[in-house]
Amino acid sequence: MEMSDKLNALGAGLKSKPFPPGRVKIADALRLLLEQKEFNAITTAEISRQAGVTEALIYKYFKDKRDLLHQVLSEYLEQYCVLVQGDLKGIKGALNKLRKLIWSHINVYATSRVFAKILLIEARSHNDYYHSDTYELVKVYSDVILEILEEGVLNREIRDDIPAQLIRQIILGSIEQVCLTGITFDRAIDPDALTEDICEIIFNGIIP
Amino acid sequence: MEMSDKLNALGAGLKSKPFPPGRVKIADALRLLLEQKEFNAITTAEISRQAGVTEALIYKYFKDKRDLLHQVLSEYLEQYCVLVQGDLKGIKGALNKLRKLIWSHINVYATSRVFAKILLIEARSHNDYYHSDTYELVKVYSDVILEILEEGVLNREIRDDIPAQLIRQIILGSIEQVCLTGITFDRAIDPDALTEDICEIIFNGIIP
DNA sequence: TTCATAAGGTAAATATTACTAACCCACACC
DNA sequence: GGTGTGGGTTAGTAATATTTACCTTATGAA
Repeated sequence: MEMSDKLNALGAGLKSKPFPPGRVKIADALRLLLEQKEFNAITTAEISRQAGVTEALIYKYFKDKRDLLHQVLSEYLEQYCVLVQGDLKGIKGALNKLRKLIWSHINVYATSRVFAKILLIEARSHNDYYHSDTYELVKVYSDVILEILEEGVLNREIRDDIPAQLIRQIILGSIEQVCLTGITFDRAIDPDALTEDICEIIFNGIIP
Repeated sequence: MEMSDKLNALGAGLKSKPFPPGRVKIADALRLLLEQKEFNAITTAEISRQAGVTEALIYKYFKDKRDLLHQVLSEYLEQYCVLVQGDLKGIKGALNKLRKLIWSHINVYATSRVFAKILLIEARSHNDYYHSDTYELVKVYSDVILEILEEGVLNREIRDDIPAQLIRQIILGSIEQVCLTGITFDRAIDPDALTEDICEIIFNGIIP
């Protein structure tokens, strides 16, 4: 399957170089601070204080304050990609894969809210995100969904008269909207219930 | 219909006070600048220069730089609410209303991209948006959708075993995701085609 | 042994930027 | 005829992201 290959390729680059302690401390500090406030309200001074290093060190390891954000997001994404790779293993049928993927997606947002906040709120508000390497990771994940959908069309599990890209957007849009409210209002997110309902609606809409 | 009432109430507050020229110039300036770059990259100096007033005047009329953003958003929202009010007039049936509303929603994003940018990207990235008066407007609009859905449940047009709030989120999520990519990549947005496909999928999912 | 070079980290300065305090002017209205 | 008051400006100020130059240790090649 091409899909697993792609995610595998991602996972491969994971264990390359051990980051220097300062870099780790800075990334940790940002993650911690993001639990309390939004990115723009976090100052470099605060980050360095929390990390126990000097402000200038941030700029040794990161081009920007935003580059720091992107790299932290990147780490989350890589973890999530290997996770999905495992989750999808051994599942037969496009709709079954889709259901599992939707569950995993909602579940990771429910579990790791900082990840969700960065991806859903902070990243998109600056154009350079869409030119970053990090965004390429998202595209790979996004392609995986597309491939599942195309597999479904071939298997006659999914109708072929609506562009797969649009179906993907509707799926992603639904997931993200549902989670976004949970995230911003600090409400619980129930992956099982949400997956159930989302699939119930969308699957009825996309079966032939 | 309660729905029209609510939107009417909004429209009523529209023609209250004529804004002083400086205030208008500042709001215009921000709208113009938002076509070119994102909010955080726009400086108060830039806004005042573009408006032909001094920087301090911004703070006579607006609490914050973000308050300026919220008020500009507010103006867009009010306009959109009266527009929807007209669009929905005389349409019978929940699904028909829903289709029209989806079209109007997509269409306004397609037409006025600055509005879309603010609402979809800039506003959500700061928590105080959710405590602002502007957000109350969004909630009113959001309630209108809910009422249409509930009407549909009563008419047996829409299934009753999935929470209306969730259906609303899926509808809004789909619309926003679809438009968001169009906005961020400056691609064309085709309201007719998108409405057609979105309704085709979601309606199949929500009919009994 | 020695010397270069690089990696990890710091101290101190700087240019921008959002925001404020104090002031000016004109016109309406008792 | 003063007296606000609405619309506007001048001239700051404190924070903040980012830069420049520097220090220290350790590795490794000659």
